[in-house]
Amino acid sequence: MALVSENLTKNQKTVLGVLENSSEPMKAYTILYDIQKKGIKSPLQVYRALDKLIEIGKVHKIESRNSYVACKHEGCNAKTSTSFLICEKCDNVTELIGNNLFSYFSKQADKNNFKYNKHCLEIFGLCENCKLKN
Amino acid sequence: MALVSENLTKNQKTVLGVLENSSEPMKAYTILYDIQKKGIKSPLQVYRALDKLIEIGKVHKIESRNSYVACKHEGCNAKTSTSFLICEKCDNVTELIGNNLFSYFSKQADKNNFKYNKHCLEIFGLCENCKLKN
DNA sequence: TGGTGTAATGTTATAATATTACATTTTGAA
DNA sequence: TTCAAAATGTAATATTATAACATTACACCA
Repeated sequence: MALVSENLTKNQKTVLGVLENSSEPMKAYTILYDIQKKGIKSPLQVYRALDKLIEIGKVHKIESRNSYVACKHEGCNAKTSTSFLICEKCDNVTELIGNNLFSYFSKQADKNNFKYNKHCLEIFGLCENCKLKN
Repeated sequence: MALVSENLTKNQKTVLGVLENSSEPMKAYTILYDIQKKGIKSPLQVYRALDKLIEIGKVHKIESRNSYVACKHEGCNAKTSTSFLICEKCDNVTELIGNNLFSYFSKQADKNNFKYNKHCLEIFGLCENCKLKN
C-alpha cells in the first residue's frame, strides 16, 4: 500500500507541508497567510485541506486552541481520537500514542452506560524543558 | 461558608440561570438571544459572566463544541479540569466526576516527563437512551 | 461620612474562526 | 469517451470571541 500522502492533492500537500515544517501547532489563518504566495487565497481552501488531512489522520486538531498539528507518527491510527500534552509555558505539544487510553475510556464510559466511540484529551502542564527552568 | 452563587452579580446570575434551566449545553450567542429581554445586550456581557462562572466552577466549557454547561455538582472541584461524555446522536452531555482521572493522567504525563496541571477530556459516543434506540 | 480602589458594567467596534453557496475544473473508473 | 465524484476557485457571510474605553456599584476604612 502506497503512503497516503502520495495521494494528496496540491492544496492538501501545501497545507500539510506548512504544518510539518512548523515546530508548533498552527491556526488556520496563520497557515493561510503563510501560503498565499503558493496560490491559496481563501480560508475555505485551507479548511478544506485541513478537513481531508484530519480525515486521513495526517493532521489533528487541538480543540482548546483552534490549532492544527501534523501527525509525526507513520500510519497514525488517531484518525478520530486525539490525546495531547500541551505545555502552558511554551505551547509545545506532544501527542500521546500507543497507550491504553482507549480501553481506559471505554471502561469509564461503560460505568455510565455510555458507548465509547472516540475521544479528545488535552492535558495541560509543563513540558520537560519548562519544568527544569522553573 | 456561604454558597458561591450567593455572591454572583446580576449578569452572572442571569447567565447561570439560563444555563441551569437548559437541558443541553448552550452557545454564548444562544444565551445572549435568550436573555436580551433581561437587559443584556452585548456578547461581551455574556462572555464576561461566563468567564467568571467558569472560574468559580459553576460552569464548564465544552471545547469541541464551543458550548457551555452549568455544573450540577455542588462544590464541583472541576474549576479547571473537565471530563465529559457527549452523545453524538442527541448531544446530551454528562460530566464524569471523581478524581481517578487526575491520577491516571498524572501518570501518563510522568511517562513523558511532563508535569500535569489540568486537563480537558471529551468522550464521544452513544448515551444510554440512544444506544437502546439503535 | 466621604474618599478610594477594585470589580463589574455598558457600549461600540472589530478581530478571529469557520461555513454557505454556487460555478467550474480535474480526475479516474466504467 | 463519458459520466459521476471529488476537488477547486471565489465571494459573501455566519459564528465565536476580544479590544478599547468610559462609567457605575460597592466594600472598606480613615
